[in-house]
Amino acid sequence: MTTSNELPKAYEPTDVEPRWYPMWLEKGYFTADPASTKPAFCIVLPPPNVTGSLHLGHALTATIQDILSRWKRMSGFNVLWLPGTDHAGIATQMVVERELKKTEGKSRHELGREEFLKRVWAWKEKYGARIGEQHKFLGASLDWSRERFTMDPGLSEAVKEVFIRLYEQGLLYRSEKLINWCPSCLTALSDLEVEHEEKKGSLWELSYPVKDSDRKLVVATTRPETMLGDTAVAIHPDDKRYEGLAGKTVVLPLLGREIPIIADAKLVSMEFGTGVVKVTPAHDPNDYETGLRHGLKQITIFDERARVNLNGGPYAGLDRFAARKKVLEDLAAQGLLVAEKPHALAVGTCQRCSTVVEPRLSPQWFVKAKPLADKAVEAVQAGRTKFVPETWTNTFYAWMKNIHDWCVSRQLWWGHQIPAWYPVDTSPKLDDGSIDFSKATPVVAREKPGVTAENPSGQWVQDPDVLDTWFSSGLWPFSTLGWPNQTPELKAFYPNSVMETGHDIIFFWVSRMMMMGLHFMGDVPFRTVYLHAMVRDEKGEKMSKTKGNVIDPLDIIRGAPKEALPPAIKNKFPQGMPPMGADALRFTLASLTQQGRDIKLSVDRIGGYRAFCNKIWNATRFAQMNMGDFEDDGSLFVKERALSLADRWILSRLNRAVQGTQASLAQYQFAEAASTLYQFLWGEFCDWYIELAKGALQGTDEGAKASTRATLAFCLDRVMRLLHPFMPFITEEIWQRLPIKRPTESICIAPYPEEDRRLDDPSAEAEMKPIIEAIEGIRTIRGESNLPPALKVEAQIQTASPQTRRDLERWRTYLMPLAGLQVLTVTDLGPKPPQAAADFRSNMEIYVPLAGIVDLAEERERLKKEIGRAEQEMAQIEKKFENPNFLERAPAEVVEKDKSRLRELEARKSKLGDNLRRIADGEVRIAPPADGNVNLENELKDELKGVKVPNPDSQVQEALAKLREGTKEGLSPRDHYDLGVAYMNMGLVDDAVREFNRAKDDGGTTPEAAAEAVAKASAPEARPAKLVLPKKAPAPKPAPKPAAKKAAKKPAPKAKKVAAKKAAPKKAAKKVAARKPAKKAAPKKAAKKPAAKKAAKGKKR
RNA sequence: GGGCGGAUAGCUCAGCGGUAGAGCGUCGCCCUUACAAGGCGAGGGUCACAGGUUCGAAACCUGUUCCGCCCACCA
Repeated sequence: MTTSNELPKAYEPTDVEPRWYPMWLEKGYFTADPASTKPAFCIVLPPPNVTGSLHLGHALTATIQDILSRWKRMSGFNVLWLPGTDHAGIATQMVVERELKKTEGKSRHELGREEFLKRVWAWKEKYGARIGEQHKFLGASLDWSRERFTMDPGLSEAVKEVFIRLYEQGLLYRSEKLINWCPSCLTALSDLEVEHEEKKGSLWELSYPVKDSDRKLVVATTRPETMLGDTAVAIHPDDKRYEGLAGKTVVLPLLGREIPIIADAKLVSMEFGTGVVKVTPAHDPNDYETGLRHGLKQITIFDERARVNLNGGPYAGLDRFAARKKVLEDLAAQGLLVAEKPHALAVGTCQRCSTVVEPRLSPQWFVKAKPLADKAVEAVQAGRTKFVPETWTNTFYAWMKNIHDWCVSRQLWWGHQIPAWYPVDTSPKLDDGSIDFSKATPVVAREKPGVTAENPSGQWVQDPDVLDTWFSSGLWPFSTLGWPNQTPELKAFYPNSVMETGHDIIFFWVSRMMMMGLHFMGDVPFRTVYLHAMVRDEKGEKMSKTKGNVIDPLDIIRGAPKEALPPAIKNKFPQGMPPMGADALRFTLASLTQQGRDIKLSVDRIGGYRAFCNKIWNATRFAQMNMGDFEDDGSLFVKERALSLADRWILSRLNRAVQGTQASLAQYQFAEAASTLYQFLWGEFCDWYIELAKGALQGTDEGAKASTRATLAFCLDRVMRLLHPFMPFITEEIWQRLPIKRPTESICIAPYPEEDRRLDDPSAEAEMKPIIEAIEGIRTIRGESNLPPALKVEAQIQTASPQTRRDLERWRTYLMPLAGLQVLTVTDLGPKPPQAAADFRSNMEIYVPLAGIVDLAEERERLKKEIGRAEQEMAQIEKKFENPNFLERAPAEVVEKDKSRLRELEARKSKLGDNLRRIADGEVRIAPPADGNVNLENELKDELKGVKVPNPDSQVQEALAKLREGTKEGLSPRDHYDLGVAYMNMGLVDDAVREFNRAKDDGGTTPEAAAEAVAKASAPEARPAKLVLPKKAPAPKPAPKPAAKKAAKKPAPKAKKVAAKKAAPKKAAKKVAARKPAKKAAPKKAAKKPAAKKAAKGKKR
């Protein structure tokens, strides 16, 4: 597994990712052991439709569940993540039917049930494997040895058992009721399978003559054609307009039937329409109920395809919409169409085929949902199952508390056929001699019954209907574990630990699992339901085939040519989709999973995390290139290894990252965990630690080298493990290559990092702070002045804090390379360098002399801007202080915090102002000695106590090195002077100046002599010539096209550039730049005065 | 009709009582031997609107406007 050869420079997911899954499988890491003594953790994969293909929503499901599974597995759990597929009754049947029509031009009826089912099975065999493949590409750590399919023999057994037990318990029954019927799919649908679409329609007013009277009742209806099935008209009992009409009859137009006028307060609202409602019990749910209340006849006027039947008299044979047109025409001709008003209404459509659903009276099987739902609600209320995010709890309650009986029979062929049998001998027959299922009485049984008294021939016909596909899905948490058999798996893994799925199927699936699980297992099916958001495209639109924005996860993982991409995103990728890798896709999905918010997936974002992979890869490359003969002896803690500050710091930060990741995962905060890891790896490990480590790795101190190598290896080991659940492939690849002692042969089963107190190091973090701040301060100055990175400059840091001075001195080896310094001077507060750019952070004053390097005008502008900012913030705080209530009522620490912040700002502002003046005037000001302030003397004496005197010249470097490492070797005051001279001779100006100052402070020389020496050392002539570089001229402004710009940049040799800088006129540009901030500054100053405050208010920054 | 989310930088989103944040994109300087899929720096915000609570509101409350989703048998 381990390959010692060097890593390629760029990370190629397609080279790395395919290597690992087969190995993981072969080793059986994902195979759960029901006999294990470890604590169990179980998730069952929401089974995708067997003939489907995974989309990004599935990828999100797989990612989250894999993160949980891998995390738990590494944390010592016996993990079962169980894969499977759903037969998806109606969806699959339709797919195969469509295919059959296309390829053979046949309908399923022409083929016959048996032959058709063979085709579906063949289809399933052919395409079912694709889902497995996609999951493997995603890295999903599923236990394939336990893969299930809802129509496996075992699961079918469970379905049958459940059906029969429910029937026996009176919780399942057969009845003729008004159900949702799809006239195109020719099957019943449950309420949930009907989608409501707001459509523009009309409200027609039809006139019905009252029998034996001149009066006419005007009814309002959105479906005039159903008048053919009217069996009453209804008015409100309190409606004065129609007083006395109840009990009379009207003559139904067109058909001439006489129907009663009834009074019904429930059906009729006086305010709506005309206050008169036509009642069609066989074709409208409200009318159906009304009909039951009043004992009305139910006249069915449509056949199964929603064509008018013989009850429709002259309209028989017409489609429902044609019938509507004709009915309206005929009514209009008779003057009975009173009005047509526009009216918006919600039309129920078939979830599968979008055909308008027709309410239809038909015998179906129903599950009595209420008793089951009540138990489920109780369980959630008792906290036995928790919803995450919590907000879904109420959604769940709302639906469960108002649940209707569940129509579970479907007039389909693909699915679990209902275990009910009709006696051939005694069942009523249709004209063609077949059994009339609508009138016959079935026997529910596990197997076909034999000869009975009622059916002496022993011939039985099974109910041709199949069960709703969600019926079997509802059993998934236990049917997959072997129920009704009492298997070890069932014992070990029920209840499941977590159910993780999209919130769109909370009713379809989650609630059914809750009901079935509680009823048949006596316990909730899972302890936690984590409901993730929906994945949408970049515009926030639902992914759908018709919109052409469905992306195959494999196309992102492996890349895809332009032609293969969906139309909606094709044009974004003229070169096709580059391979992003599963790790990048997974990390993106995890990063965007914010609880309760839909995910708008942008491909750019994936690219960003692909870059992150590359970053990790190259950090590893760096480590590998610098490991030398490092061998992990596990001594990071065992021996007293002398860790450097950077080592201690990064280990402390690592521990924070471990804590953060663990905490976030425990709360299902995947985005937060991902962000913690990203920030640590890139923002701390790569940006700071690796940079800081370079010194030690390239130096000659073998001890420092060893500790740095050990720290590098340690961090990479831990952070790869930490990251593994999110990015399984790259972490395995890197982990295998690290020169560490691996506790396991794969990272999949390596222990997940846990908080380690020994790594916490607050003092290291505190010590690093000024170093980082100083580097950032100098970088800011450099950036603002556009100094090229290669140009080394000098910097002076002044601080009143002896501690900070010590730290900065001690770690100047960190500071100098990272800040691009040639010279660094650290002193107490004192004379400020003239003509220097400045930055003030915490307790530090950072100066970078820029005279002769750049034009200082820009620096002046920057200072003004900074002053403006400080003033603005000060104004805000001052305003608070003007409010007496604030001082009285706000907590003391808040007030104190603001006060100290204000002091800070004031100091900052005055320092900025001072420096601005120095630059503006070219004035060299010697700051007066800080009265009674700390001086270096005792500090130095302390530090240099008993120091042995080295002689200048050759020994200076060595002595210096020791000094910097804090070695307690002494120098006498006079030696400092000598050292200073030596430094000067060597051209180390800052060191010379410092030594002269120390000599003076310690009485090693007279102040006059020291001052002279300092002046000499600081003189421009003493500076190394290469420091002096003319400021680069601003680039010619009419910007060329980016490509041209870049090309033009490259060949320009340095000398030429410099010459150009000199020649270019820059004054004009500068002036323009100078004006802008000046304008800004003016109102800010005014803002300090109370009167002007209001005007300035509102704008915060 | 009922319910649930959302509205914060150009984009995607964190923050959920005490100095407005990140990533991407933009701009500037750089191919500095881990990484140009990169480094360093900068700019960018009446936190949808209006009230209220509070010493203090992006955050809490009320209302409004948009956007999204779910549920619903008002003809």
